[in-house]
Amino acid sequence: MRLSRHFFSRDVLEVAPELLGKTLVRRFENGEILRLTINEVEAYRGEEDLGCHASKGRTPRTEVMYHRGGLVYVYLIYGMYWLLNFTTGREGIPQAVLIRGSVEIEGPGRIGRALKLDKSFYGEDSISSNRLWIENNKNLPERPKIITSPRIGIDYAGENWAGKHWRFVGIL
DNA sequence: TCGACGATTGCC
DNA sequence: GCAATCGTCGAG
Repeated sequence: MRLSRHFFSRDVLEVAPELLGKTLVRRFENGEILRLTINEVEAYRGEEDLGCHASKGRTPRTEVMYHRGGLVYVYLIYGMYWLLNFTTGREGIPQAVLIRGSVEIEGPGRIGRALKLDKSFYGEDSISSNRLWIENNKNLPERPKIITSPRIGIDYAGENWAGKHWRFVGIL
């Protein structure tokens, strides 16, 4: 069953760990379906979070994070990799969950490459999209064991924010 | 308009 | 250890 708007409309620190074990689904143009079991995510929470892109305020790139939950936020990193996020929370408060890894494919850049993401996915509504969404996974326990750690690659955000354990890894 | 830099990856 | 590669954003 596809995750609802309601699911994504909560605080990112609630939503992020609950995405562990869920199934990321990509339907390609030729009809082929790719399913990945999410096992690693990170939370990015508000303008005050110096590790969050929205700490720079509302810009063309961060705009979608200010919208309602359940939307796709993709961006190009190092000119090579499209990283995948889903917005969470309520209109006006910028939040997103970065999909860092899955059981089948590890690494945020590799996920984007496998899903053939590009800028056309920016703002896509995962609640109604026919090419990218997330489903519940009936074959896994509802409450998987979770390990937390600091988020990866945001040392520039300073100790206060880089030190927060907002990376969640599921032992599935 | 220009230049620095990045929520990464893979090869030397 | 470091290059690849380019969109974004702040400075000028």
